[in-house]
Amino acid sequence: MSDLQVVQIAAEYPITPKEHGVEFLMDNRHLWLRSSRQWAVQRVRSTAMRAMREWLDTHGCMEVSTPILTPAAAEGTTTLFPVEYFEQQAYLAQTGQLYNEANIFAFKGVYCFGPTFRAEKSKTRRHLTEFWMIEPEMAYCDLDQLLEIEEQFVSHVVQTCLKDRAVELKYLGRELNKLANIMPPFPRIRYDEAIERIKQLQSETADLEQKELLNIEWGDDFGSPHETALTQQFDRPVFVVGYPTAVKAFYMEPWPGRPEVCKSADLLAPEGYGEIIGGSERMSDPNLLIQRIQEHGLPMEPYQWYVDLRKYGSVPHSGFGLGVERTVSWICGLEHIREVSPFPRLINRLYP
RNA sequence: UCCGCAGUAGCUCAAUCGGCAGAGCAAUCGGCUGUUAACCGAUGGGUUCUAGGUUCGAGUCCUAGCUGCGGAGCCA
Repeated sequence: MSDLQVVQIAAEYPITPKEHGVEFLMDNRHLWLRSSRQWAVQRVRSTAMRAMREWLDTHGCMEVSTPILTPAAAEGTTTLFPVEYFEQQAYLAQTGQLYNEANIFAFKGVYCFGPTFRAEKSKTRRHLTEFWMIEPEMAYCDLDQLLEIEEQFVSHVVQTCLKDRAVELKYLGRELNKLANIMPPFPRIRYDEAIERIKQLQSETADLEQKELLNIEWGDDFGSPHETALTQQFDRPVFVVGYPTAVKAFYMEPWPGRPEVCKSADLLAPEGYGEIIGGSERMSDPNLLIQRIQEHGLPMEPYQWYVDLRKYGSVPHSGFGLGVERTVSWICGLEHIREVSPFPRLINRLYP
């Protein structure tokens, strides 16, 4: 050091080297962000986001922005934030997927990357009401090809963080060897098989509470305890393929010869971090699409343009959405997703 | 919405069976000091989340509510 100049005499700093409670730290998020842990997490987040764009930009996808103010929901209307839009009702977007399905017919491979909003009253370590999602969508891509893209994409993101942010990850106490494992291929198990595995685990456990939590029948969607139990069997993310049509969104292609199952795949992160990707091959038949929209009790008018996509020249296509905060939370080995967002929005948290 | 836990000084917490509400850190003042979460002494600091109730007496027990935390459901 050769020179010292006082820029400002700071007031008493609220955050001391002592332990603090969650509520206090969150109230002081604007200052908490300066501390080493938070600094490290944001650096990893930034690198992860860069790596996501990097991989897609060099693998046939271009970034296209999709709207945040939208007239209708993609997946039901219960979890949307309504906003006044002059004389109309609008909603904050919870996905850009439907718009990306329009984009691929102009650009072949696209992705959107931005905040999404879900008014779910979830109070868990895996949920935010505002989170960032990257959603690639590819023409001439079936489910098998989609899974290959996903495993390469996720591996690239993890390996880039490991290479460029080793100092930060070490500071966070992350076990780097667990991240080094994250390379393709990822195991693929069918939904039917996953149910069998969970039932097996349920019969093996002596813990009565756990036994109760693992209760499941074919046709049920997985809860968090199921995902955690299932992923503990693997050292890398695992694909669960072919969910029941009834528990998934309306736009997924039926499984050939098995209409009760759809060509969907979720990617579950290891170590209990849960679902980081939801993806599927999209439905191609316009008549079946109309039928599904009606079955889901959705109004027809807002989806007219979406049905049009199948009428005026369509090809097999697939896409997925990856939750940035969940992924970074897993990479950093954090206990709670709220530290991944610089200014997290939670069910009871809108400040600062 | 449901289940569980918690709410005491600016922060983190203690208070035995229901019996005078305390400590550390921070602050203020003084001292000491090549420190790096410094040290020594002194001082100030409280609607014990709110509203009721039980009791001679409630931080402590009961009822309702509020807020937060953890989890479930829902989802990325």
